[in-house]
Amino acid sequence: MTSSTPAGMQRPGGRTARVRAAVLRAAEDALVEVGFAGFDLGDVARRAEVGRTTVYRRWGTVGALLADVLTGMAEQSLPRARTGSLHEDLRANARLVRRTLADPRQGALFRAVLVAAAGDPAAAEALHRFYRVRVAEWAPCVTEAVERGEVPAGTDPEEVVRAVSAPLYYRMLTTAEPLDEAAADRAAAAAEAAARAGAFRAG
Amino acid sequence: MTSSTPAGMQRPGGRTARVRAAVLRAAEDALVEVGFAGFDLGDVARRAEVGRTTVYRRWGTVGALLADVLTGMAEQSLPRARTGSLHEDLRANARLVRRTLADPRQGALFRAVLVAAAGDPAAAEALHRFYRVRVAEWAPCVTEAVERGEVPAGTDPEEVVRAVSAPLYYRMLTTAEPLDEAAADRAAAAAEAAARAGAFRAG
DNA sequence: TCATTAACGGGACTCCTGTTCCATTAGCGC
DNA sequence: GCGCTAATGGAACAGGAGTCCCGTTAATGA
Repeated sequence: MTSSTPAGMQRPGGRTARVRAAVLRAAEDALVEVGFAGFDLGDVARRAEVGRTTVYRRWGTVGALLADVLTGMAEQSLPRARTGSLHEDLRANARLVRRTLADPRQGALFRAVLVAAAGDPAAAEALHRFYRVRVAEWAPCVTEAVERGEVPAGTDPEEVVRAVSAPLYYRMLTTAEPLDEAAADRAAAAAEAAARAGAFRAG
Repeated sequence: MTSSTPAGMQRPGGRTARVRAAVLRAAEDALVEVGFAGFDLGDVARRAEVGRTTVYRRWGTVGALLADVLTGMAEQSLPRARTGSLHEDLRANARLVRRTLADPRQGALFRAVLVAAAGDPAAAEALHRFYRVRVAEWAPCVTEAVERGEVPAGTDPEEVVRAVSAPLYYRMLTTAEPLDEAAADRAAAAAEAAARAGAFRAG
């Protein structure tokens, strides 16, 4: 499941690992350059200087390959903020999400995987796992805010974290407006206000 | 631009209109049944009992055809709620959005167009126009709430409306959890709380 | 009603994606 | 090292998506 140890391989060392790494890197490059629409496994094989047959045999579908790319991205998860204030923590989270989506490379990857997940169960599963991990990583910011009394008891921490990201994704998908830092700060402020008002209490 | 009067056609009557309607209906059916991944213009032509050549000549790309389908959907826009209370209005909006996304037919269409918009400029433009119209339709709910004093002056009405939809779309895309009515009500309540706290004042 | 021609439809053709077969290369255990 | 065989890579093959050409149909206006 990790980048260096392909699952299901009986000889995961040397050449196999090299091929795998080259293909995953080539897949990222291809996504950024041609986007999801023009994404082609044959093209990826060419970029990776690997046989087409190998790519089709190991991954088979676009969705499976993107799921693997996403799994690799999940491993380099950035640690959450620990500023001691809910306001600062949520803003840090919003800005991190914004920076990721606005980054030409990472943004293209996320959009591509979102698209792939709509049609491929493997990609969808990888995507859902990715967000479960990311949300769980930041949830303690809210838990600690509850303990500090900043937010009502019973507040669902993960729901608050999701509320920070949601407006940014919605804006990216449904409008042509750029994702600037002001939008990130607004998203964080709105989630914080709703949390303080008790809108995310379970029940 | 309307369904019955194709733009750019010099003979929009009779046969042309019939062909157009059949193709758009077939496109919706195909999307619901095979999804965006398996969407093929030849298949649409077969379903519509129309020549492949016609479909390729009139629309050319998947994105262009989906943009046309979406334009048709935008025309049958439902009127906004007018309950006299921000709470009820936002909840009505959230429930409408939820019902639309959870509906097998409309939900599949929306996901497909979101996907198409990621790779096709024409589809993206149609999608953005669609959401501009939808948001503008519901914005008066917030404007009136400002006039009633429910929400601070200077609140951006469209931002509040978007804040209602955002968590629902985010949930649909990034988790496997079903979009139930409780989720809709939570989304409405969170947006309302943030609005009352002044989180959406222009700045 | 009739002439004009916009729009449609069938079929052949091309290119590209994905599969299969088999020879070659190189991990891995001994 | 050496042998075994997992894994790779090239080449030939099949199927399908999109294009082009041209004959047919029917909307439009007089």
